[in-house]
Amino acid sequence: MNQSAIPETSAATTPTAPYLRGLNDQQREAVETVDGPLLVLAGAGTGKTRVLTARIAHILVTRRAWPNQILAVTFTNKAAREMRDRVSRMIGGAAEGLWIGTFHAIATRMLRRHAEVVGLKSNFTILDQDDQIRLVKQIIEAEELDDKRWPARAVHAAIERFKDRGLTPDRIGVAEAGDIADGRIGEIYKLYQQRLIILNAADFGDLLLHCLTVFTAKPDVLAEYQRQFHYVLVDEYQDSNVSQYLWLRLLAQGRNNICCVGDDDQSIYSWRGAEVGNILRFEKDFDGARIIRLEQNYRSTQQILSAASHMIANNDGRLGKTLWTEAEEGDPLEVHAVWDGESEARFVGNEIETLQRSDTSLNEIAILVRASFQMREFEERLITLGVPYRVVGGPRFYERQEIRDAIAYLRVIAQPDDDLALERIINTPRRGLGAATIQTVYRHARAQEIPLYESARQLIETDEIKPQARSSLRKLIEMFDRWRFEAQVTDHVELAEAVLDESGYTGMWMASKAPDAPGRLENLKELVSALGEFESLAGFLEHISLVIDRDDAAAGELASLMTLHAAKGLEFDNVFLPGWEEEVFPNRRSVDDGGSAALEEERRLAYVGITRARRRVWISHASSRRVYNQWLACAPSRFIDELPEDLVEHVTEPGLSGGIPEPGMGALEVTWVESRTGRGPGYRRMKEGEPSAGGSPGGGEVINAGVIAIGDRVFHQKFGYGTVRSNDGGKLEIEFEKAGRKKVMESFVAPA
DNA sequence: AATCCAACGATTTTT
DNA sequence: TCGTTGGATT
Repeated sequence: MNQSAIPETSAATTPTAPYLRGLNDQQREAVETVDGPLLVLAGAGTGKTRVLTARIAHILVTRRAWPNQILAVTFTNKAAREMRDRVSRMIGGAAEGLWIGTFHAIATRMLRRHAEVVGLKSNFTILDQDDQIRLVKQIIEAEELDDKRWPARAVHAAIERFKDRGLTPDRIGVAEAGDIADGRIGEIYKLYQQRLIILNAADFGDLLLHCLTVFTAKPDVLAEYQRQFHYVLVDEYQDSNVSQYLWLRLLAQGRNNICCVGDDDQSIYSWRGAEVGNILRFEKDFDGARIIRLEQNYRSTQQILSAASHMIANNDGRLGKTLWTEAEEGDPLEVHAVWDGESEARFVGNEIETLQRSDTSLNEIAILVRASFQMREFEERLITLGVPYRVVGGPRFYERQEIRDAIAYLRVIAQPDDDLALERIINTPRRGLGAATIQTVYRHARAQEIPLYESARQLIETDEIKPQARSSLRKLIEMFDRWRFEAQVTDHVELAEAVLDESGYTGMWMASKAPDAPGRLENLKELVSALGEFESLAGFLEHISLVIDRDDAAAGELASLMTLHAAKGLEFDNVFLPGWEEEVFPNRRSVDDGGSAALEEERRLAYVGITRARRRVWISHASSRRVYNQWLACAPSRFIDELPEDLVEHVTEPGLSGGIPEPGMGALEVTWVESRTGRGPGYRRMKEGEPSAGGSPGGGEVINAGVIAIGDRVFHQKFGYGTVRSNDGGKLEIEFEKAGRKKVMESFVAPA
């Protein structure tokens, strides 16, 4: 990261290896403590990637191990790539044999070698999320489960969580099952696994779970890996789940040289099965473990760092760190109270324009939201202002419809048993094979216990299917037979082009008038060129679902818009954190079914958000927000209250609680209109503690407290006149004459 | 088989 | 409100 400013201290006395230069004492200790289990607790911005890479370099340079004796696992391909690049830059070239990759990629590599142990062939397909859910859906239908009550997504999620916890179907008892799928989740899970084996396919969880099965069933295989890997390194350990932990522990058991790097305060994926307990329990899990804390932060100003540390201290069950920095004090965090979402977007837009005028690069500006539905307003505003931006995250390349369709064709060629792939494209483009025909093919396949493809092949020799559909199906089967033959003699890139062309798939998009059709054709071209980077079709398919990245190729000056989750690991000079309101952030759904543990995770998310910033942070909260169709009054997030007052500057939009004008006066209306059109006097700043009218914008003080009673006729700036129906501690429910029934905060209405 | 409406539901998503 | 989805309609 940004450690160029670190003074070199220790280098003067002893000759220092280049990869050790510029490391602080703790970092250096973490690099040089290579034997035995080690947990590196690396706070935000403390240079953990640097430590990991230097450690690998150190092991190699000191000849403790050969490259292929080092296993380094990450969660993302990006992190793996970055680690590999940095190691090879440090030592030059020899990064070749290193086992650096994601948990899933490395597990896959192992599993392909021993696939037969779990009943798979080594060319098994890795299904993506979409295929997985479709498969679950088919099982739910076959089992006549109520798919309204138990949607495939939810059932699939439950199965995923079991897999995250290392639980195979036979381990699902009553306690684990609960009432999921009417208590039949164990059965469903089992059927799902059986289907996967028949399809010669695995889902993401299987990659690790099957590995565990292999290790248990074949101790000699495990022993071989244990002998091979002298050193094991793990990035982002706080995000590991139980099955990953079991996998690591087995692999590391041989030499017991395992180094996990992570930060319990940045654990934000528990809902995906990540187990914070893994990092909290490290010392118990690994005998004789050492813990080294990296506490010097090289990223943020003192004020940002202190504010974040102060807030995260509200969490229980932390390992605890004291981050410090030599950086300048910097500016206080700005907390802005705004009227509503639109006004918030306008405010952020204005600030970005101001930053631009002072020559701030757009690349150093990020807007981090809790949930993606918050993005729209910002996008609209940035477009209006003509500020170029990118949305980070979002649908990945291979998740796009056209890419998945194209890959499905290739999958059917490479693996005729891949029912899910055939099903996907059997009538895409339209070739007159409707539901009735497909049903027939299915029924036959089930009855004969054969794959769909084989079923189709048999049926075209019979009169089961109407003549038109039959000839259409015959053509398709013949095409696939031909492509499969050509696959053996022609180059796979050429083959792919021919397939897309001859199947009519490209033609379908060329004929399409949809506005995104040209883009999709572009994507198909990109897919074909990506194919060229692999040796063979099989090689491509083996990796496709694991390593095809999002296309964040977008170069140039762009502001970034993303979720807080997507922001982990990134940093920016200027960070906007909008939507800090109760219900939104902390997110209500999360807290509702996760309780205090979930609240703590939300707080960690807030911590991640603040610590992304190097120089400046703007937090904002709106007083009312339109959620779906209705206006909701919003209280400022409790996380705002948890920021130390002396590090925060509160700024209030005109017309907000800083000074509600006399009831019935036009003043509110005037300032509101001015601020709406953007020509207003600007935002009034008030430092907290300064004498000013009204209460603290962060505190959510109720201005009209006690003044309004049920049955009163009131006036609201946006909704007009109405009658108060109920009052829940300042939250009024009002029957408006024009706008209907709304919930608003008491402070926004005046007696009429 | 395609099209049209009503009903529904709507965090976060490394692989 | 908006986008998706499934049922009913033609």
